[in-house]
Amino acid sequence: MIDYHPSMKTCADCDTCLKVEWSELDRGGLEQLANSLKTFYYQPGEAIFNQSDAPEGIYCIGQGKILLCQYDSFGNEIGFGMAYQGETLGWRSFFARENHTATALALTPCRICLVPKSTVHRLIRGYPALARRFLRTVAKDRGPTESLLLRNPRLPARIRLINLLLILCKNIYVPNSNEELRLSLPMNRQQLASLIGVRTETLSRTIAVLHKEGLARFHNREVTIANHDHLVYESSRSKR
Amino acid sequence: MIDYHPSMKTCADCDTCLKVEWSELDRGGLEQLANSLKTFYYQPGEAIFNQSDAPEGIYCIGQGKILLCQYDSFGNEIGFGMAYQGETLGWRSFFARENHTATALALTPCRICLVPKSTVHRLIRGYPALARRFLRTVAKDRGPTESLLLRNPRLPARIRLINLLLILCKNIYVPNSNEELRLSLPMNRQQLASLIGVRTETLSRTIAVLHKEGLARFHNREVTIANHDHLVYESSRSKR
DNA sequence: CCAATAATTTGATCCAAATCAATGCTTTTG
DNA sequence: CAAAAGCATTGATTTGGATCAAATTATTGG
Repeated sequence: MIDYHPSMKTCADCDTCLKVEWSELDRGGLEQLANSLKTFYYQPGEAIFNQSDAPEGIYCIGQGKILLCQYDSFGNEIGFGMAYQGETLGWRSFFARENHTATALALTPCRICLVPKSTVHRLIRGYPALARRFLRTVAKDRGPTESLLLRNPRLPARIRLINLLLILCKNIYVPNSNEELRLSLPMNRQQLASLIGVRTETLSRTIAVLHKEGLARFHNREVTIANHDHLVYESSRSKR
Repeated sequence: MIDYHPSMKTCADCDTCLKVEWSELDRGGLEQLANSLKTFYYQPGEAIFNQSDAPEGIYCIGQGKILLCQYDSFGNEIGFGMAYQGETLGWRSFFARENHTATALALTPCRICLVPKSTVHRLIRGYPALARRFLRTVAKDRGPTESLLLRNPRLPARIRLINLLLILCKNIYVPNSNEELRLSLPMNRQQLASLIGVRTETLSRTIAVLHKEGLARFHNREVTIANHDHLVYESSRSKR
């Protein structure tokens, strides 16, 4: 259920959004942005947008973690990426002028601002630097690269899980790689399994393997990584 | 080996390039383009650019077919996409301001124009419409979507091969879906296998299966597809 | 055109992950 | 707070694709 808070209509309250692509705007542009923004709140499991929906604009994640997924013909959820606080969302289908090819699911409670498409169009035309900045965002998208690490059928499930852990680690600050690392998984086993393209049973067994090897200890949604470098090393020496 | 032909320095000789993103330019912009263009010819197997190279600019495929691939730590080639005549190449790393994360290999004899980075930068700044057009190109990239069809570990090799054939079909004109379709594969079995993430032996056996089923007949690099709709149907009813 | 070499297919076996089935844990919720 | 429901793990078995080995078919070079 979508909860609309008119009180949160200005970007001044939302420092995150100012740090992303919109930082290319001047005072006038930011005002247009703030005046047209709509802020929504989502609970875990709610969709920000759905596969085959027409894009409504560009979303800006003020708070929360998001899973990008598709549904196959049997209704199975297939995760293929994540998005975090301080990132923009929904630009691919918006700029491609196509309907969404993915669903964006809130994994944690989220605060998300929608910049309506009319505003984005106006700003993109009025501020060439904004277009160039988005060009960089879209080009920098690490989805395709990650997919080779997470969904490559030639890599064993163990390596794919290690790669997923490493990618999730990248999104939390690591003060000292020698000390133990705690990671709070924002998703259930089904979603975790779908990200690396295995069944939940296989994920369970693979988790048990990493546990026995002392590489990572899973307890419910908490993961403790004894040594980050060990994981990196294991990932690199995958068999042909 | 790269063969430089100074005689082919104007875009007037190359109608393809005018049909892509550069069509947003006016006479002045096209002149800048033509004056800085460098045309190169490649033989099958030659690299247009290599993984970890710094981008030199944006490439424009005047003629030929290209394989985008990565090399793993064992030197195995892993194909993950293709590019065709009339498409631009190398924009991802260029706009992301990163070194190339992929290698582009000529599969057929290719004529390719390089627009040097200084020119691209100047044109992108001088022609905001060009930036917006590239934004659309980058966003429209079907790589990530295709990867879910071709490299999804949850799909059996047979379905992945069917999906690859369907994608290759999209790039040739299909006058009548009822009549027999001929497809000339521009690559060897190793490359074909790497695109769907299987070994060549498995590819051979899967080809034999499609043959027995009457879905597709392979003979060397020629494929005959009896009925395109049958392939589409088979692709859609993949098991969970 | 034929030998040499490389690419591809076929055969036999093995193994990682899927599947099917049952049990143990967490959350819900009445 | 306990029963129910959903989620997660473990066990037994099957299977699709990998692997290793050998045969066959293309391609290349003399």
